[in-house]
Amino acid sequence: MSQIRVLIVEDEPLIAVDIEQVLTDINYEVSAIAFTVDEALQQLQNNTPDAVLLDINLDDEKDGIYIAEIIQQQYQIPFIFLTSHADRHTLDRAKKTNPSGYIVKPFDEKDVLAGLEIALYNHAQKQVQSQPKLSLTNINKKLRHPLTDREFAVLQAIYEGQTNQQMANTMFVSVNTIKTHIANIYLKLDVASRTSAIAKVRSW
Amino acid sequence: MSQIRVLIVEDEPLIAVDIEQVLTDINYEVSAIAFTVDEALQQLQNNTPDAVLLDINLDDEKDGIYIAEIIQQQYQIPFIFLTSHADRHTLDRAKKTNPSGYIVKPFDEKDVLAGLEIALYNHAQKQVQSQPKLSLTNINKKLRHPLTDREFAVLQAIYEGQTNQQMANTMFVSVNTIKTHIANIYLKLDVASRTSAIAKVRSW
DNA sequence: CTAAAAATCATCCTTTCGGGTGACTAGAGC
DNA sequence: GCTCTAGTCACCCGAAAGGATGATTTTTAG
Repeated sequence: MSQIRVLIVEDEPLIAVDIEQVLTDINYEVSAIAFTVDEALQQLQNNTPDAVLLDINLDDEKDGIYIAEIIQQQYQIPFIFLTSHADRHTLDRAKKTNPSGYIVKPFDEKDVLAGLEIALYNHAQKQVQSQPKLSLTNINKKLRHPLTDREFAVLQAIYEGQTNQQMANTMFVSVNTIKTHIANIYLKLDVASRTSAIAKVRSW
Repeated sequence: MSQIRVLIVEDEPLIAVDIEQVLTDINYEVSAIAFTVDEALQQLQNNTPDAVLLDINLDDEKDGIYIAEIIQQQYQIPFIFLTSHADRHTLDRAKKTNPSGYIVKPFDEKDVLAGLEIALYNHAQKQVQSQPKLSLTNINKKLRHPLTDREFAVLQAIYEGQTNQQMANTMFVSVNTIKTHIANIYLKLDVASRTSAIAKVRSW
């Protein structure tokens, strides 16, 4: 696995270099150091990192939380706030951006390592969970009368929005066959329409 | 809003009391202090808190990560690790439990406050996101011709599996009206059936 | 006030779905 | 061999959904 590329956003050069040292020590790659909001945005766009360490208090009219909002909306990468003070108001603004973590200065190597590792791991978990694919075994766990393989295939097609005729074509069977399968699916799922079948499996 | 109840799991009484002091200072309620794994499990069951602060290194054959696994599996509450050392192996085990955070000792009030606030907020977000509700603004961001309020309500009803007649009843309008709305929705979403409309909004 | 947008309802017609019923075949298991 | 299951297909019928078109009323925005 290649190194994880981290963008550091920090307007104080001494601290930035210090963090960079910490990151390289623990085998991360620093994709760039941004001293200003504009530099940060540019790096995000042209040299997108895997994670971002964000100082909140930048010497700028826009602060790190502004960058966080951009990251949250436009990039799906985890970010961690680094800040020297955690007053209520700032914290309230910060948490609305759903940061992966919040490290209060002074921090040491262990804080950064732990925060980054957990942020990346949780983020990876979220990715795999995000599109909950239909699974025969998962569905059948909930059913008294389990779906057969063929019925499950038909259910998936319904889930994807296909009509009976489309399914018949792609599965090389007659529409009548599809209808039979659907009738059986409805019996087993205890529903009476495609849409309620979809709603039911979605709710599980 | 009532106070947030936090369970502290920490085998060192002095530290535990210290943390308790910190939490009460920042207006949290300490539901209990557990010094052992068994006490922690019992508290979780009989006096379930809103969040847990977990020391990893307990003087026991089972450690805090064991408790974390239980929390992850059986309780849907956020938890934060508190630990004095963050060696790779421990961290690898810890992150598999999807903790909300990881605070390395020595920590002060701000670390705990920030960690808890963010853990609780992210956790709350997760809850509402877990059933990805339809949102008019989110949908309209993707559409050239935005849905109106009424159309959105109809789309939601379709999403929930309702028939046109059911919608007409619950919305106190004629089925014809529902059909008109649906026709417009299909135009705007560029689909031709309920199921493909559902598939489309789900994919976003 | 007035024009535009949104919401309401209708009619006609076609297509798709869903329910009911019956039947044939290929395999798996006994 | 026989039976059970899964998978296949057919026909009929009524209900629901979808397409096209036009019209009226309410609300909203300028």
